Amino acid sequence: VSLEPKKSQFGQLADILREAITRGEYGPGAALPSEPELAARYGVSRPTVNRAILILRNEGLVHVERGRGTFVREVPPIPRFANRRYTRAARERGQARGAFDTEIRQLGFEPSSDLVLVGEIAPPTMIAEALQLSSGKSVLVRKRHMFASQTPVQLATSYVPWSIAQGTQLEQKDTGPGGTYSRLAELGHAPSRFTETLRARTPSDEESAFLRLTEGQLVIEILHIAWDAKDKPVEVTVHVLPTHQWLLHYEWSAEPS
Amino acid sequence: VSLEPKKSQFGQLADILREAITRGEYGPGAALPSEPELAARYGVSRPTVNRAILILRNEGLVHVERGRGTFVREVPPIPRFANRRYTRAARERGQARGAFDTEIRQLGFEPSSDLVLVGEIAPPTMIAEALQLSSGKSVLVRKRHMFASQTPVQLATSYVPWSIAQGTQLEQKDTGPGGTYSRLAELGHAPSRFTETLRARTPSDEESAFLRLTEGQLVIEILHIAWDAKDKPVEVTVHVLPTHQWLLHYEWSAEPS
DNA sequence: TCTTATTTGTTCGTATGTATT
DNA sequence: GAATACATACGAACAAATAAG
Repeated sequence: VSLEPKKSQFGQLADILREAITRGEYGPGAALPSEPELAARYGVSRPTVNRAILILRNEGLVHVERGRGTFVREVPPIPRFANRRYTRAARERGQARGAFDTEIRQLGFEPSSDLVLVGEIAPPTMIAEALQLSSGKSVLVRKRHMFASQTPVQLATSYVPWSIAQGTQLEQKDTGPGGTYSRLAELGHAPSRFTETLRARTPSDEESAFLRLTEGQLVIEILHIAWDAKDKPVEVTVHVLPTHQWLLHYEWSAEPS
Repeated sequence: VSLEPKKSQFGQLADILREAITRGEYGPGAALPSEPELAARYGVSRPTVNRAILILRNEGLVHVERGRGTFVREVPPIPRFANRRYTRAARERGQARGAFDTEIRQLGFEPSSDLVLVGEIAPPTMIAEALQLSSGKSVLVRKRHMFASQTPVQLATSYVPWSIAQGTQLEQKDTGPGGTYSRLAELGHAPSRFTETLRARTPSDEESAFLRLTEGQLVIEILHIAWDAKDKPVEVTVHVLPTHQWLLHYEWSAEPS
């Protein structure tokens, strides 16, 4: 087997492996041949193979475990329907956590999440701005790690002004039926409008470790803001997703009511 | 100058350069020191420098021109307000092309676009499905290359069922005042609802070349569908964006009308 | 136009380190 | 402890694009 001279060898090898994976020659969870094996098979050096695989890692197509091997990604892109997640109907069905759960379960994976932080903190600048808080005001923070059958797929951190959240069930580990938005509704701050701003950025070291990203891989950050009837921001959630792991869906009508 | 042993050298060097860029030591358009220069300065080999810069390229922070040097990105992330782009108000202001133009101009850059293809074709599978066309039906395609002051920032391809577009101004280079949606409205297919599905994927060679992407960099693909009052899809546009180059904004109300 | 220096792109061979089995 | 697998790094070399003369 030999490679053409037009394109770089690592690029061609990446193309070959990508094609083999999408064709199903290496199915979800399967191990690729080892780097020395691939080097021999295609007549290139090990560093060249390594670089080809680096490309597939950046694309999220494989993940590598040192000392074990290179494995094809198991979890396909997860559809996320922004509009369906926050309807009153969904809340009343007790689907606070339901949106994520449903999305994961539909793919045949087992959803789970860890609440890794709950408490009062001074908000980061970006959050203070989003919540239109004057300096010195604190917020309630709730940070969650989310998985699809072992695989980390999302990091979500919610913020509510402390002036609203103080002394309510929002401070508890379990926010109760219907979740945060139901509690906000009871407190007279029912969300009436949502905005989301998406951008790609470099992950922090913490995010990179949790989501198992390669150096140079980007994450999608969704800044989700819930506005109440008086058009005040009452809750902000930052979702951090591996770029390749999601399908995001939005919907709106031509004439805003 | 020396590097710590904890993290990889290329990772540390990438961090150093990223910090220098965000700090403004190298402003937009400025050249970084050459690779041999950086290698000498930080006591590492040239391949190591090259790999550090590869990370910054994947992040979209710099672009490299062989034989010339490495330059800091000039165009910052461009805000794109999905909901504002397609209102009747915007159309009637004659802002068919206005949304993109406004977004670019607000950043202080000069928008431009090339219409590179107009005509009747057999639709790709994805498009045929989105338009709910039975096989054998053709579509009108309009493909555009879009720039912010020389820098390619987007590739947009629109599709309208040939049964609707045939013999109308949609076949012309200039679709006239208000653009495609105004013509569709005149034909009794005024869009009443829009959906967008976003995913990250590997670019084709053509996209990669036009958007000047590095091997391993991903693009955002937006599948935009316009639905008429009878909830039939009447137009589909595929937007292909460099992942790092855009800020995407969506908005909706809690209670769908 | 041709030549030469500069700059990045790519690749190899080799070596060492670290994690897993 | 030994074998296997991936991670990183260096030095060297040549290719290709660009710029300057």
